[in-house]
Amino acid sequence: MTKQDILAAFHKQLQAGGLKSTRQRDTIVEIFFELDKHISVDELLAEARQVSPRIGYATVYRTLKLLVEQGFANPRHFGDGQTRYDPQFEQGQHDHLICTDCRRIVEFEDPRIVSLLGEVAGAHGFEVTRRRLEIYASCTDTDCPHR
Amino acid sequence: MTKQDILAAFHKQLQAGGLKSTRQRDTIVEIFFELDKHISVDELLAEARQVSPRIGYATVYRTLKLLVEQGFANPRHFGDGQTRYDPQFEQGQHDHLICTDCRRIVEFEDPRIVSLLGEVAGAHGFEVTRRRLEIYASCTDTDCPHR
DNA sequence: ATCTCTGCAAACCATTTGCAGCTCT
DNA sequence: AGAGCTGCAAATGGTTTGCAGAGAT
Repeated sequence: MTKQDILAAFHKQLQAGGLKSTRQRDTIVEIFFELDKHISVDELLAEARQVSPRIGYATVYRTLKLLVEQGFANPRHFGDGQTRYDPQFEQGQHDHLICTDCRRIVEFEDPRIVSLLGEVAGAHGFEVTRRRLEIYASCTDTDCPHR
Repeated sequence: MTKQDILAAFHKQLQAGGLKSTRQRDTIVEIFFELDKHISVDELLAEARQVSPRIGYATVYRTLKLLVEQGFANPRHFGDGQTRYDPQFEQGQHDHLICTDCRRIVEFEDPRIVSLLGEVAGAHGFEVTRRRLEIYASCTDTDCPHR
């Protein structure tokens, strides 16, 4: 799915729920998928205000809530007190490696994880809906402050 | 490690850091390891007050912070707005299955997960410190409100 | 025209902090 | 005695909500 497809799907979902498309929502959604990173509300608001200076926090929060409900965004807590969101382009989920020293975040995806988790959940009588897997680790970057 | 061992280790760690053992801290720590579940601050405070009615929120928060720093407790966010903590009896980590319908939380441990994650992290140049794995799924309990 | 949205400010709520007095070593 | 700790209440900070006016269908 491209950004355009997502915007269209987002509009469709809004309509299906009797909700409305607005300039602010579109601005926020476009920026969210353009930046495509683990963004905080503050960061997203700052970017959105470069397009529409009068956008407020509430609108960003409300729009992100819609995106999460519709499955286009995932909220994450990486331990720095604020919620971060990352876009969901496809149905496949990715996981995260977070460097405990430099806080760098790396996304990865490995099909073996999906199948192993499905198996483990099944053994406990569960059917997987979604997962949250974060591996906290020290990276080997030469510019990581740890080394 | 038994609860007694942990209390002793906790005292030792306190001493090492020039901190003090107090009745309140002991009360909180004992209850925390006795209940042994994913407890919220409110729940822990309520229990602690049955022993020492004048214990305040701040003391519970401060004690949990100590436990987390010392590796005896892990903070978790399961999506209901508050932080929950679970005790760390051993060095082995467990993971969680959370029913998206009835919110039941099941702990599990599977050595295959540890080795797979170690391998995946290594492939990206990371060395695992700890992980957070939550599988959101629907359970097959007959009393789960979903069915 | 109607019903939803927006922006603002106030409200909320979990968590943290300042302080005076108390407790541990 | 001296340093850290407690309980209280106030402060903080991220997130949510009420409301009057603006915008979408």
